[in-house]
This record gives sequence, C-alpha cells and structure tokens, in this order.
Amino acid sequence: MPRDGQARRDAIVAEAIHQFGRDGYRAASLDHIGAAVGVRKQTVLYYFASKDVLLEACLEAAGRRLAFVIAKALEGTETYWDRAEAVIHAVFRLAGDWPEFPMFVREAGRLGPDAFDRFADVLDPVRLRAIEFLQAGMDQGEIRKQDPVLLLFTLYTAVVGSLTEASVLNAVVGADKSRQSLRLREREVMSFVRAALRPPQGAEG
Amino acid sequence: MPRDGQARRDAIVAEAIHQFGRDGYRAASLDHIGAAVGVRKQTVLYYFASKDVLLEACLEAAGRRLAFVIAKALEGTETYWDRAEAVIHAVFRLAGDWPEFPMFVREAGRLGPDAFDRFADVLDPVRLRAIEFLQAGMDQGEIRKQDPVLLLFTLYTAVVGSLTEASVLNAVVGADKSRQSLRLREREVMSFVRAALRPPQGAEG
DNA sequence: GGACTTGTCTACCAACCGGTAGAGAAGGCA
DNA sequence: TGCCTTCTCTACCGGTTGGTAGACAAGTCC
Repeated sequence: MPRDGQARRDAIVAEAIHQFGRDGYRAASLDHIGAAVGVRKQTVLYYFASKDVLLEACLEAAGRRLAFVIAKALEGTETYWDRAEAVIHAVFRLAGDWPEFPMFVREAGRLGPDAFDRFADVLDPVRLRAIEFLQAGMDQGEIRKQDPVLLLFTLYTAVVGSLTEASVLNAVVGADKSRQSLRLREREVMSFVRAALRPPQGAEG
Repeated sequence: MPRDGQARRDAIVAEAIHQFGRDGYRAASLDHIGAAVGVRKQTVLYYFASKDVLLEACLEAAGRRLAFVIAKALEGTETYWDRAEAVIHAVFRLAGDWPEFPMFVREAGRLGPDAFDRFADVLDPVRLRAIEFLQAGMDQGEIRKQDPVLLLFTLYTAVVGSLTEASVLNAVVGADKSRQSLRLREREVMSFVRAALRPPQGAEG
C-alpha cells in the first residue's frame, strides 16, 4: 500500500525531530519513530539510509525553518532595534508553535561540531547578514562597539539557553504556566539584548 | 583484591556524573563508567543496585556540592546585591572547576521531574532561603517588586542556560576560548541579574 | 581454624539496537 | 499483458545494554 513518498519523508523527519529532542539522539530508536508515523523501522530506513542520515535531514529541516522565520521577520523593519526585536520575537513564536524545536537544537549542540555544523550551514547566510547588520550598527554609533561575532554568539546563547532551560523547567514546574512563562521570558531576553546593544551614552532606535 | 569501599563509591559517582553529562543518561553505559574507574560493570552494580540508583546518587552528590558552594558564598556578604553577586560568582567558579557539572544538571532537567526533584530536594533549603532573601529585599524596596518564586526561577534559568549553552558552543567554536568566554559570560549574566533586581527608580545596594 | 562480611570477578541472559536481505503489493507505462 | 519502479513488509544478524547467578579472594572476628 504505497503512499506519497514526500509526505512520508516529511512526517518521519518531523517525528524524528520530536523524539531526538525529547529523548536524545541515542535514546530515540528508529522503531519508535517509525511506530509514531504508522510504519515499521525498515520503512524509515528505506527513506533514510541510516540513523545518521536521518539526523542530518532533521538538522537541515530545522535550520531551514529557522532561517525562513528569521528572514520573514526582517521584512518591513527599519531601525536597528526593530530588527533585533523582530528576530527575537520570531524565534520565540517559533518555539511556541513548535515546542520540540528548542530541545532539538540543544541536542544538536550536544552531539558535537559535526552535527551542529550541518545545522549552522543552513543558517550561514542569516548569520553573515546578522554580523553585517551588527557591524553597520556599530559603525553608525547605534550599537555599542564590540566584536560582532562574539556579540552574535552571546545573543544566540541568551535566546537558545533561555528557551531550552525554560522548556525543561516548564516540564518540572508545571506545563500550564508554559505560554505565560514563555512570554515573560521573551521580555527578559529582549531587555537583555537591548542592554547588550545599547551604546554607552544611551541613544538608541 | 578489595579496596576502600567509600573511595570506590565516590569515584564511581564522579565518573558517572562526567559520563551522564557528556553522553546523556541513556548513552552512558555501566561498562564504560566501570572501565574508567578500573573496574568491571558488575562491581558498579555491587555498589549501586541499578543504573537508576546510580543516577540518584549522582543527583544527590551534585546537589549537595552546589548547596555547599552557595552556602559558603553567602558567608561574609551583607548587601542584597553583594549576596546575589557572590552566589552567581560561586556557581560560575564551580562550573569552571568542574566542567561536567553544568552538562549534568542539564541532563538531569531533561530526564524529567522525577530525576530533577531528587536534585532539587537537596537544594530546597537553599531555595527557601533565597526566596526569603528576595522577598525581604522587595519589602525594603531594594529589589523590584515581583513574584519571588518566578524571579528565582528566572535567575536559575539565566545562569544554567548561559552556562550550559556556553559549554556546548565552546565545543563548537573552539575550546581555547573556554575560560575567557566563561568570564565574559559571567559578566553578562551579572548585568542581566542586576537589571532584573533593580527597582524602577534606580536605587540599589 | 572456621564462619562471615566485603569486594571483585567470569559467565550468562533476555531485550533492544541499527542495519541487511529479500519477498511482495500496488500502480504507471509499453 | 508484462515489465519496472515505488513502497512496505517479515525475517534475521551481530553487537550492546542493564541485570542475575555464583565462584573466589582477602580480611575480620570468635
């Protein structure tokens, strides 16, 4: 009973991202991923030659979706602060719509450079654009002067660290606070980033 | 060739924390943990009846060490800000001395409420003391008024999220920057916490 | 010297893992 | 009709895992 190949592929990737994020790469099994999409493990291996290949597909899919969301958030924004705010808001909204995303990214980081590069490669255009943006802001005196690469790294860890640690502790503290807590957390990160960008004198967009 | 039981126990727990943090609970095997301390897996199972029992011992040991470090940091500090600063500095120093600690705590969070509670229980006296401290600061107008439980939760995620995401990305970006990056990160978290505590008018300890 | 405790080992097990081999069902196309 | 591609399956394999059973060595205490 063959079904649409591409839809199956996408379903497997989505489920794998979910289970890799929730259980970790090693603990998630092809058996369980297959079962969740109504298929045997051998069918999963038909679409993806090995577990590792499946992981790579997941990393690419997650990277692409994040890159798309960020690119869309930058449309129609003008000032430096508007743009930074729009990106952060978009990432947080993505995390709200797709709760397994932060956990998966975190797992990708844990798996080491090889896995993470596959994710980062898809985001490289976005990353270069962001560094240019920060550099231009510094040149114009609207962003405090500092190493733009390190600044971006800092902003990244602030957002991802905040998101993932929040999802972890939401599971501990209680899931009903989840959305409220995420919104609060977004405001915190926002003010943190504002502080990191603001030039010493205090003029800002 | 029997050896000192308690020393063996401690060595197994230390190694297990290392491997649980680095590889994750599931991926870390009793075989490997045993091998790293020069013993067969059956000897590990002699000291800890099951892998789960070993995990609990690790959570308790990590919680106890963190509680000790925090308690010691509070000695000899007076103002509200001094105390908050001392705790953050102590936690960062612990992370510097014991790099596997943040990763292990993070893994503990991932394993769900059951595991995390075992860790949190040991820290409960510290937690209660911290909430009292924050409440007293608010009553005296030295800390911005807000829900102290949620504030502590926020501070926790800021510190742990920053620490763990930093160790992850240090592995990606390059380990030579590790110490420098950790110090930079501590300053960032410090300013973030300062901003979270400062009352709206601007008076602070 | 004999019983007991403590520590470590070899040998083994059932369960599960990722992956291979190959059969069979369904549809497109000549 | 018959061939070929696409998709899914059962059956199996070697390796690893957490855990059990039980032998054995070295104190310790009487």
